[in-house]
Amino acid sequence: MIFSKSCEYAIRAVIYIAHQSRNGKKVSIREVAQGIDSPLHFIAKILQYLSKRNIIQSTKGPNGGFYLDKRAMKQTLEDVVIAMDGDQVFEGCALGLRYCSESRPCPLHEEFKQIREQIRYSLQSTTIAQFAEEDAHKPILKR
Amino acid sequence: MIFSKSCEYAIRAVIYIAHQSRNGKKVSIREVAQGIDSPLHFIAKILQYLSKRNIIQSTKGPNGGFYLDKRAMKQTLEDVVIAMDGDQVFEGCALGLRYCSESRPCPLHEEFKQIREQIRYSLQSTTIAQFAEEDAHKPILKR
DNA sequence: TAAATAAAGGAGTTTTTTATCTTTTTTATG
DNA sequence: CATAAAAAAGATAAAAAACTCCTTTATTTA
Ligand code: FES
Ligand code: FES
Repeated sequence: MIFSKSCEYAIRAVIYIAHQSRNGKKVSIREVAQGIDSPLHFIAKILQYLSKRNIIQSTKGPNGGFYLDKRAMKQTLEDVVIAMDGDQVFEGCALGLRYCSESRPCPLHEEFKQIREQIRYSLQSTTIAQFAEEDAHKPILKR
Repeated sequence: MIFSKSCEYAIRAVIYIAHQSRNGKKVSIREVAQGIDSPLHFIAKILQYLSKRNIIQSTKGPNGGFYLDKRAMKQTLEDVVIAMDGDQVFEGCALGLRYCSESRPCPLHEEFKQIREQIRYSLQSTTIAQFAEEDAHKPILKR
């Protein structure tokens, strides 16, 4: 929940690609799909979209594939999430009211404002590069 | 996000019914739908389901409708959420891995464990009855 | 007991999300 | 320049979620 399936895959894919990217290695759709155990054609669409949104980079042809350039490495997961799911996670009302507002707060407003800020903080506080560095991430993504 | 649409409606409906229920008033599907601004037939199904799960009570026939008995009033929103969306909100991995586990934690595990606990706490800490009491809730549910 | 009221139940439809398949374009290299 | 590798693009398809409509059952009351 919290994130859409596409967004979950996207986060995992970005971390995976970033990890490979540290040594300048580009990865193909096939590798990503295997690496994070996601449907091949589905992740293809997601990567294509992330690439268009400039969250990740890609090159066609032999030796091509997906990678992250220096700038992309400095992004945070918040950027990925916003690209995939928009800002509803951070801005939307927990009870589905049209707007989350201070002036007409729903019964869960105060509590969930904090929760959403904490989600935002969690996603902001670490760069993609940092996730890529961790060695711990390997056994996690591949299952 | 966080909750399904059905769950959002359910929470709003339960609070609405509880509020009316304080003075022993039973409410019809129609009233609930208007009160919380939700699709009539959709909320009908939801109320039917909540009733079967004994989250709310109902009686058929003239002067019938939905209400909350004393026991139901003492429940928390956690009960409503679990009835509607299951425990994925509280238990599921943020990145969609099959299990959220300490032994194979995903890169977001530590942060999101806390977030999910905070969500659980928020939903547990107030009884339905308390939400019903607040006068502030009225302008919130009806839009 | 007939009529009216209100929820329960059953059977759809529509929309959105998730997933698959095929063709086209780009690029490197022999 | 031909071939192969790889992503981009386009077109469906399947599944799930959201939403609707119609019929049945239970209950009250005139
Ligand atoms: S109004 Fe519902 S969370 Fe702010
Ligand atoms: S393993 Fe992902 S949140 Fe625990």
